[in-house]
Amino acid sequence: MWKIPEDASPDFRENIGYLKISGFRRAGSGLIVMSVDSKITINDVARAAGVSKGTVDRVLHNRGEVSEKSRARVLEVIEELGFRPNVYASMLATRKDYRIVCLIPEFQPGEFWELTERGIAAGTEMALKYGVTVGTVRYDQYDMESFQKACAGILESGPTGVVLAPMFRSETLKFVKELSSKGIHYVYIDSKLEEDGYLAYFGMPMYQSGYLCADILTLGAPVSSVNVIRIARDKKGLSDPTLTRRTGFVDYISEHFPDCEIRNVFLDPKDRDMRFEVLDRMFEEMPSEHLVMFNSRIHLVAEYLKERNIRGCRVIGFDVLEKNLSALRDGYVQALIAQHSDQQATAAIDAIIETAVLHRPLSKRDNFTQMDILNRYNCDYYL
Amino acid sequence: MWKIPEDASPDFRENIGYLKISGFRRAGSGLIVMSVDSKITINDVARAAGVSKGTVDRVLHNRGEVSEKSRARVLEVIEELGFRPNVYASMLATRKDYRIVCLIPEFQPGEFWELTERGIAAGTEMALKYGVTVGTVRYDQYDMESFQKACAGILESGPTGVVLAPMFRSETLKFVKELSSKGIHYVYIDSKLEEDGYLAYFGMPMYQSGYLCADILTLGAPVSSVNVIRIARDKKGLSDPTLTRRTGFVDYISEHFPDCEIRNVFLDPKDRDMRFEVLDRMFEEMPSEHLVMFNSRIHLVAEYLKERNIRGCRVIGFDVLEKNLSALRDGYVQALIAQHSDQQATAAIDAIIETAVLHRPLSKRDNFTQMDILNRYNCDYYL
DNA sequence: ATATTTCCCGTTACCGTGCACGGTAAATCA
DNA sequence: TGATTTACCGTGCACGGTAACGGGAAATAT
Repeated sequence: MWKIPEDASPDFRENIGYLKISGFRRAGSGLIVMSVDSKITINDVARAAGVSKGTVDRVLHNRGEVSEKSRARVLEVIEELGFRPNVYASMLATRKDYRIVCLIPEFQPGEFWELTERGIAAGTEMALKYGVTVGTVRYDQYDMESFQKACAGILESGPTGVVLAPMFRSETLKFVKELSSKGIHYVYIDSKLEEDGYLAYFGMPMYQSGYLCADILTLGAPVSSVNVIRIARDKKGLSDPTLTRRTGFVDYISEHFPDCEIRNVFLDPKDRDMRFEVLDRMFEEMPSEHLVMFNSRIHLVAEYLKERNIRGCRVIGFDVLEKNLSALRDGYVQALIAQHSDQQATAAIDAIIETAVLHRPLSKRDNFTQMDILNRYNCDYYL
Repeated sequence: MWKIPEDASPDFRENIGYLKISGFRRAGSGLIVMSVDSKITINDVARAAGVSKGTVDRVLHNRGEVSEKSRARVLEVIEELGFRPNVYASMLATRKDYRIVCLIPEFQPGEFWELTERGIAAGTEMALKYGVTVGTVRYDQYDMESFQKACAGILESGPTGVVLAPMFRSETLKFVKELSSKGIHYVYIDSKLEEDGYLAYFGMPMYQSGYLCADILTLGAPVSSVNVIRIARDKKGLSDPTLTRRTGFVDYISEHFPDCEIRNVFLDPKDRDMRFEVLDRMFEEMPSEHLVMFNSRIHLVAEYLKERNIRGCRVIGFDVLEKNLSALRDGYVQALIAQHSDQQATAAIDAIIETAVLHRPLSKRDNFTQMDILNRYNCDYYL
């Protein structure tokens, strides 16, 4: 414990010398000085309450077997002395093992989920400090069976908590219901389902992101047409997380520029030649200087523009992929709207730790992360 | 420690049953499963190395009094078993008291430093988990003597580390030199001085923020004139942290629009009538539709515009103050460029803890935080 | 009346490290 | 050769909580 230095000046002594209580105190001239940490232990509480530390511990953890009188007295003393349990000692003594598992889709390097995984890595590091291990389970987002298998495996291992991004709607609902019944906390990231058992949610406000996107695309000035580039979806059962975003976008346009024409163009992410053909046709039959995509694949458009050497379009996309950043730097994309998927994942892990390990109340359940606007001048400082 | 459930399926057993080493392992079908945390202790190491835990401890902390042979063997075993010291036990056992002090200017509610203080609060919370106490010392940023007094007090209390935002250049240099000589780590936030003793720096890239600002102000299209609103400074000795930002701004303009005229207008932050008079004259004598301020006080301009009911100007400012946000929502300011001053402060505290308490190497010394672009559509989700 | 249960509570053995302390063998000195 | 220093190293307690264990007193059952 810190003591007042022997050679402390009288002024210094006067300022902080007599402090006993943990915390800080405002001294003269706006100075705030640090006080001595009082380090109240469970033994101090026990002594002051006239009981043993075993009893104090029982009160602390509501383990019962304490008379109402003792309980009240202990609580009173705790409040009075400002006792805060030492997290280290607690973690050391408790032999529990906490495990958190993150359930996200498989991905190729450079794809959207890579950033999420970075956040998971950071969260893992952080969790380690609390003696909590974190693991990741991946599934093929185009193969429901792999998802089911992953879920089954998680349920079997019985973790402390689960972080997940819902892809298969009904399957996820089934999964989280089982989690709930087992008392396992789960946190949504990226998007969430409309049920009520989740511990927390961290994601972008989707509707507003579409609204914002429209503003950035049009720069707030009237435009006559906008081409919305979309991904052709063959599979059913997949929820489309960008739907709400599209709604926000369309709402902005129709509110601000009712005469603006919105066209949809569908691309195949796997067939480059087809994409080029479709975009060629688009520029011929319904050209527009305003292009937008609501998922993370705007780089597909940029690739085309670069190849065809088309400049002068205003192109807006979402999410920070390396390819998108390149397109931004090259000037084929004017702006990206980004979310910190990494921070979302980290925050999700943290939320589970706070709740299940540290038993602290969560301040918010639905956490909408900020929407970052990136252009060529600030994108290099992102992250 | 976690054990394999009795009723685990054969599949599950096969996947993770035999794992001994802490970490994770990739199984078939892209699944990554969690392994058992092996919990190697210092005693395990000691036993395997054929020494006592005292010796292992001496090796771990380079406390000497260990033969080279034993040392090598212990190191070898540590590597082999993948021993990681238990932070909890360590923190519990060590009686050291760590204290971090943050040195920032006094401020009124709603001013720039409020956000920094929020970050300090978050850092304090985090530090508490490590048994580290954090205090704040404030000074009057217009009174050098108060700064000197604050510095003296800090030096006297001999903290583990110091977080500071340099305001008085030469005084700060003197201060950090003393800190260095005492072996006290210090971290710059917001801006830094051109010396080399600091542990880390967290701040915005000032030049680039000016550059970015110019792009947002002009929307990349030619403008004929820009009015730069500045604060009249009477005091000497104060470093002007926005100087570099202004340089970036001017560079952008002269690179992109050499014909654009840049005018400077000086306001008195304390005299509202005078401000209105100056701005009235400005709009009369050298009107421009492009207004910009490089400090956090764009709300002073917005106040005027609102009062005079002037719309149609493009107004860009910096930093997220409540008043600035209001101006943004009201439409008198089109965009704010923001930095997460709070995260900077938190990161600074974290850097000191990582270094001085946990003895972990810092990944980066100069950390440029991202520049956030805020407009009326995304500002409500900031933070 | 004794036997048994219930309710409360104190005792105690850890958890994994840090570090002071004391001890032993080899090296140096007298 | 014996005494002392030096270089190494092991032992044991402390750190603040946790939770199993066991025991005493009161309440209830037999």
